[in-house]
Amino acid sequence: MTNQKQPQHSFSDQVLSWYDIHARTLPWRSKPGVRPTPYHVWLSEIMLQQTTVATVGPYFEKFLQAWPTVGHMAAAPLDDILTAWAGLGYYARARNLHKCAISVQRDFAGIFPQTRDELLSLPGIGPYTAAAISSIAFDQPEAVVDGNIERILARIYRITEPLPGAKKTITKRAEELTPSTRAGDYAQALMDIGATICTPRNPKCEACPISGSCAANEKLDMETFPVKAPKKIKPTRRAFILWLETDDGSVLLRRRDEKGLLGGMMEFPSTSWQAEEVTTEEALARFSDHLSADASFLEKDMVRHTFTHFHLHLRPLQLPVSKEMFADMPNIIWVKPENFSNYALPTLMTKVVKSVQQGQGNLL
DNA sequence: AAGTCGGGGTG
DNA sequence: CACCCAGACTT
Repeated sequence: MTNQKQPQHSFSDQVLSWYDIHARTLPWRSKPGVRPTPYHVWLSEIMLQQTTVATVGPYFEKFLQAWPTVGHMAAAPLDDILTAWAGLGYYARARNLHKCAISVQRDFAGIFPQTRDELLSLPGIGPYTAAAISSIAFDQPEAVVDGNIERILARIYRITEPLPGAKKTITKRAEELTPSTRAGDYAQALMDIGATICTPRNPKCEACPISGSCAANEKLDMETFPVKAPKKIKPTRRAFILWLETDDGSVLLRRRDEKGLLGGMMEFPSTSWQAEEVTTEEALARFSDHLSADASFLEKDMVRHTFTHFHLHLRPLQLPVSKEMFADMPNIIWVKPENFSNYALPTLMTKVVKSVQQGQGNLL
C-alpha cells in the first residue's frame, strides 16, 4: 500500500458497509453502537480458539450464568471451571482462563486492560486474541488475523507461500488494510465473511462484498488458497481402559496430571497408550495388585477417538471390585454414574461410559 | 520452525 | 476418510 489518502470507498469501507447490513447476531456481540462488555469478549474469544461458533454458544451462556463477572470466575475453584469446560476440548484454555481471571482481578483491579501489549501478557491470550479484544472491546486499531482472515487475504492477494510461513506476509497485509476506527467491527465482518461466504471449499463469491478486490476470484482458483504445508499422518495408539465398579454401583475415577493431554481432567484408569497391541491378560496383569486372580469381567465395544496428532482405540473392561483393594491408588474417587455430570470428564471418557452402559459385552 | 493440545462439522 | 475451525504454548 502507499501512504496516499485512501479512496472514499476503500476496502475497509466496503467491508464495514456489508457488516452494517449482514452482521450475524451472536450471544457475545452487543447491539450496534453499544460497546460490548470486555469480560464477554474475552470469554468468547478464548472459547472460540479453534472452536466453531455453534459449539461455543451453550458453553458461553453456561459460564456467564455461573460466573457473571471476572471477579466471580477468579474466586472459583479450578475444578469447577474444568467441569464446566468438559467437552469443549483444549483444556489448557480452561486452566489459563482461570489464571487470567485471577491476574485481571489481582493485577488490574478486575478491569481488563485495553492495549494489545498488556493483553498479550495475560495467560491464554496470544497475538490473535490480544488484537481481537483490543479492537472489539476497546475500538483500538489493531490488526486481527485468525484462520478466516488468513484465508480471505491469501485469496485476495493469491499468496503462494504456504502457511504457516506466510503468516508474516499475511499479517503485514492485514495491518495495511485495517481501518483506524471500527477495527473491531471490520475484523468481525471479515470473520463473518470467512465463515459464511469465503469458506474453505465452495466459496460463495457471488455473495461476497469484496470479490471485486479478489485476485483468486478473478482467476477462478479460490480453493487453491491458502496454500498449506503438508501434514503428518496420525499414528494409532491402543490401550485397555478399566470400568471398576463396586457392589454399591460406584465407579473409580482418577484425576490426570495437570500438564499435558487432558490435563487436570478425570479419567478411568487404563494401560499405557501405545502403538503395540496388548493382550487382555497383559492388561489385567498391569493391575494385578488391585484385582483378585479369578476376577470375571466383561469386554465392551471398542471406543475410537481422534486427537490432534494420533488416533486412539480403547477397549473397555468392566470388572467388579472392592474399594479396599484400591486404597493405595492416588488421586482417585468413587462416583456413581448418575453423578458423572458433576465431574470433569472429557468427551473421550463419556464415550467409554456409553460403551459400558450399552449392550451386553463379552463375558470372559 | 515444529510439536503438543480436543472435539465436532463438513465434503 | 481428511480437512477445517475467532490459536496458544512449549521446545
